[in-house]
Amino acid sequence: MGRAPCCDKANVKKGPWAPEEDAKLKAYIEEHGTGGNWIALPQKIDLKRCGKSCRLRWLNYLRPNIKHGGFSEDEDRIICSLYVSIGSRWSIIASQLPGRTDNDIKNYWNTRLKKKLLGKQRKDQIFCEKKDLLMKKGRSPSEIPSSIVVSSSDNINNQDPYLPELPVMPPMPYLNQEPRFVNDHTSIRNLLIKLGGKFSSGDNANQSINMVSHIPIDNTLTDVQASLQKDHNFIACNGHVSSSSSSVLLNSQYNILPIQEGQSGTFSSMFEEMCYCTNPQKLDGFEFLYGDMCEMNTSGSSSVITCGDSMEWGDQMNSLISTTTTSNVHCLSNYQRSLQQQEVVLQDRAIDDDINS
DNA sequence: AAGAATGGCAACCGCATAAGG
DNA sequence: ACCTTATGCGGTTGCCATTCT
Repeated sequence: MGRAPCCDKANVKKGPWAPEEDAKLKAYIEEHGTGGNWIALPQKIDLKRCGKSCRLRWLNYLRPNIKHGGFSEDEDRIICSLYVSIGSRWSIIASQLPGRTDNDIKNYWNTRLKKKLLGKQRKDQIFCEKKDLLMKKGRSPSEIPSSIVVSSSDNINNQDPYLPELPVMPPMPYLNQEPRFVNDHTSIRNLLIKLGGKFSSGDNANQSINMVSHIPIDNTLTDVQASLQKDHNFIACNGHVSSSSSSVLLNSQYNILPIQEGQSGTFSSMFEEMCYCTNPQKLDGFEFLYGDMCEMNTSGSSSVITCGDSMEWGDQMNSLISTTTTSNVHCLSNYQRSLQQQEVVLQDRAIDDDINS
């Protein structure tokens, strides 16, 4: 029964690849292709490597047009933007960056990009501490330099390089179409199952149906577009955003920002909307985005998120909404703080002097 | 100058899912 | 239908180079 073992584990070489091994593998694949069978490949070229290892070596290093290092600001922005939207789905992110591998992007993110953002976070925290200190010294908010209290709408045109650009593309064709799944519970069930949710009867199921009824699906979307559309429609399906045909803008291939019909779709309006309609919930992997200023009063929020082991589908959906939206909120918050930070630099010395006095 | 600490990257590991037998 | 392997993916590890003390 079953297939033959993939390789003799005891007889395969591990560790760094020698130039001869690279040459063998490259020459063979360039001439014959992989043949769709990585496991058989090393034997064909007399390589003492596991097929899995060959595949990795080819994909991450030997494949033509692979770029190593030297990430541009644009690439940074794309990576951050997508990470905020879809998390650590490196293969999807890599698919939007020609010549980059998921492994490369993952390494770049973990070793540099995250730290880059952490640096920003740290600077912001120092600034907040100074501000708090001033407040504790009896200064009223109105006495604090105006640049510290910056309206988000004042800074819409200043772009943080690590956050999504404002949408400039026209809406995608599918955005105004009517949802296809309204009143089709079988389709809804199948979709829910496809999306990986546990489907249950009762209130949760009804909730799911109500939510999914807002989700237009377009088969022509690329994987990443579908993924992003899915995520952001989930945001839009939050009860606070009640428009039945909420919109998502896909800027070129990657920048994504949810907007609603009848709204200008400005960064600030979206930000405020999200601030007041979500329940901030810290998200694994996003700790670096959190700061004191990001903590929001959510007493007015109607959604109470509980994430336990026995989450039902409705809970999972709520969690997903909360998670995705919150990550955007935190990111936007960080974005705003970054803008504030730029403006505050010139006032920094004055504040220091103030504190010292 | 030498040892320790840190950073960057390639490769491996383990899991989930698809698919062969 | 079930068992087992293949594949793809994200997380983690280990090595080497560089920087710091």
